[in-house]
Amino acid sequence: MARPFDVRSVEAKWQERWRLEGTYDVDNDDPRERYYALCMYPYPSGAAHQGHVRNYTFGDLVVRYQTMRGKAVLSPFGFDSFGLPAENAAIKAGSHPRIFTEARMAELKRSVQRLGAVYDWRREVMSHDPQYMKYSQMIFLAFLRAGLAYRAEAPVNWCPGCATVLANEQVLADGTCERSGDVVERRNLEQWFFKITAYADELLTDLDTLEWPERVKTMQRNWIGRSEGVEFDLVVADDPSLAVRVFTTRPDTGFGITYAVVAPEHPMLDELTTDEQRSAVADLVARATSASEVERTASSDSGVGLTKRGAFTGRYVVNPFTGNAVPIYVADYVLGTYGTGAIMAVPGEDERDLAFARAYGLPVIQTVERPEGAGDGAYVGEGRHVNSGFLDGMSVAEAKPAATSFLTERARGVVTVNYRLRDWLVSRQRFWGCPIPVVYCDVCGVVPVPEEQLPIVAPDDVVMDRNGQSPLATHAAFRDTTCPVCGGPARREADTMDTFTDSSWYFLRYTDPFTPNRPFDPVEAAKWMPVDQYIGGIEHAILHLLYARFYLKALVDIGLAPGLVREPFTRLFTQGMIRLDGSKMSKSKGNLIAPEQYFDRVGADALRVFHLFVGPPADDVDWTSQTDDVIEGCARFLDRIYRLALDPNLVDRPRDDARDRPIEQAVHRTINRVTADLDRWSYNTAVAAVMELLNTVSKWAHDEGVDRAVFDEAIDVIVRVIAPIAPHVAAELWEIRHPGEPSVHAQAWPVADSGLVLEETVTMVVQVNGKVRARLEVRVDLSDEAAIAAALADETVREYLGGVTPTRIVARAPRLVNIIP
RNA sequence: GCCCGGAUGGCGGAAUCGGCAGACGCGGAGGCCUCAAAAGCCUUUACUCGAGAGGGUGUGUGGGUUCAAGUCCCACUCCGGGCACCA
Repeated sequence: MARPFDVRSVEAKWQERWRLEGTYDVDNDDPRERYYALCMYPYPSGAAHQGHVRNYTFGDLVVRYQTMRGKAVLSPFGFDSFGLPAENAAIKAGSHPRIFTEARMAELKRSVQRLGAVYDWRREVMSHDPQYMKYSQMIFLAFLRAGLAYRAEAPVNWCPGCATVLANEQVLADGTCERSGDVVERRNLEQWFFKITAYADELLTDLDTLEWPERVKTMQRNWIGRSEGVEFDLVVADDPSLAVRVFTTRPDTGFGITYAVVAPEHPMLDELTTDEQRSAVADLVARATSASEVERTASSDSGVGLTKRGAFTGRYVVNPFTGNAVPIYVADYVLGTYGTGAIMAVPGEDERDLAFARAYGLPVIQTVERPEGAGDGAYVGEGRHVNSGFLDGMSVAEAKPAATSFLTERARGVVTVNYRLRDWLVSRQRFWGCPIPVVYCDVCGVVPVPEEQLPIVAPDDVVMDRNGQSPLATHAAFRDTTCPVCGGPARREADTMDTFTDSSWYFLRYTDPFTPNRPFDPVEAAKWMPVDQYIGGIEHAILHLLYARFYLKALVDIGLAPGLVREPFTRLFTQGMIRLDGSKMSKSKGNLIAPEQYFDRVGADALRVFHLFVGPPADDVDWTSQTDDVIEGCARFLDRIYRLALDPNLVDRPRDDARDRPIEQAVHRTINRVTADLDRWSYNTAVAAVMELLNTVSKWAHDEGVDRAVFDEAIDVIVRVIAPIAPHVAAELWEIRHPGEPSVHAQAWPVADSGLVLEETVTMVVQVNGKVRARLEVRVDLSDEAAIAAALADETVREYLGGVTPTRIVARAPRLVNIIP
């Protein structure tokens, strides 16, 4: 395509100017109303792909738009620069992850600058920066002091093929290693945890205060998984001094208990097992723990439908409701880590119990009456209780409290809330992450590294691979140290922190990146927090967003952020993914549509317009063979603006209300449409509205000639409203048309003249029996009566009525009249 | 299995409160300009019957509510995503 201006040089010129002038630098004492706009900080994977472009186009639009609305907008950028891909790449190439990471950061930075996205680069942060590490480690130590960080034994993922421990993210859904394809095993190791479960309830209830996509909130609610129920004792039949404590959310079904189950990890299992059953139980436990884990979760009919395995322990407990003795089983479908690690089994009203009962020939008792056609599966719905003694006839809602009080009085029952959420395992047996700042002393035990010794930075000459333990543990000079307390020999913690810890507080550092000796100044942070608009991918719906919420609450509570809000992100927007011909993006396919070539061919502005215009921002984008045509259409749109704005062939003429007022009205109505659309994240319709206005103004200018004042106003409005959308073209046109004036990006967002927005006449639709038969131009203040009169007077309408007197007329003046014959 | 989304022309999509379905763009067709092409500009473009005027049909399927349904209600089909033994 022949363009009316040199896109590459114009874009380069403005990018250079924004960068050199620090146009979007913002100070903490800026008197304007504040706005914090943030895109999730990226893992540096190299040059930007279209997903990045989409993300930063939305973010940049928000930044520029809110700036024009008169706000001081904080727009920072940084990198989530620790992580596995760089480490793996370095292992493969025999290099250092820092080299990879920093090269890729430079590439990505270049891409976002070529996109024309603007940031306050002075505030840039990187997780692998020793300064940033220092603060990450200070936060860890603060958590440790507050009891929010603790050590416990936990199963980790061990890949026999790679001879190393894997992060959870490296284990595929089928239980194999993403690199070698080997089946991952479970090994128990001492690990560090953050006590996120202490905040389970607040994390759940505060979701209600957030303007987030309902989908994301639902995912978090499910992940936290709050269940209210009762914990009570099932007393062992032949030994009343022993009892198995169980948790249930359905105490009302207690008359239907036909057996009990303990998890393979249950501490009382040994005690509960009789000698005759010992070997059967041992077999089951062996299968349920290590290797069988994969077998269990990888089976095609996963979930509730999984094959359940169990063994009889040889002993019985007493059902407190009936006094009957029921057998105790050990089974793999009961988890040691949830509730009490033991359950009462009610196969009549629980699917999993029913599947197990059927497999092992255990009795099934129904305790809730089923509606017609409920089938012979477990019934979990509402109904009257039956076979349930004193609960008979009650609904589920009535029976629950009744059964609960019974258990409270007779079986040491306690009302309990359980969460599915587990504490956050933060240890990683990896090199390219932030070292956990503690040492182990034979005399003093676990000793935190004194803050003045931070940051603990890993040495560069570490062998990163295939030794089966944390790379840092093999580096003697790093490992061997002295105890800060007693001065005796000690060894450093060799594990690094999960990289999600880095991304859990970076948005706080952005608010105050210059402060030394502490992660941030709470007073400065409070000036910007919370983030007004957070933008990122749906893939972070749970982990990152949950961890960051936890971090802020914890930081406030332990005194690092006194007085700060407890929720970091007020509004969240999750953009759709880019799909290539219907399939998910892969790296090689992604290269085919690399943004760089679009910057070269059509320019950043055209690509930005495309991403905004192609569909609702939250929807996925299908990148197809037609996409390049659409992108060229977007370039054409910008070219048409450019040509019209500077058209030397327009014919000037004096003002003529009949011809010019409709143009002014269109201009001002468009201001309102675009503003409303930008405010509600309807970017595709905002662009469409500007296209429509351009079509209107262009036709008017070419067909009717122009009144210069009307024309100039129309063009200036178009240029200003596209400033956040296509910032280079807008800046260029503004400069040409207003030499010497401040840039379009420093101009105020246009405000519509209400007198020009109001419509004087509208098209009224006249329906006969619900079908449109006539359209009449009428005044907006037309009364219903006048509308009916006008409708009935219309020639076409009379023909359709054929002289019949209408039985009913519905009038909604001035838009519609419907006549029913 | 459970929980969320979604389904509108050849394609991406619009219709903000139950009131003109298909804005805007891509693609297609025809034309202007040109020696010719590219670029640009103009017209047209849901389907269908009809020479035309004009008529009929139409928002995944089947019902319903309403003067009026893409929009609300019930049942279902298909597609996408999330969670998956959490008692």
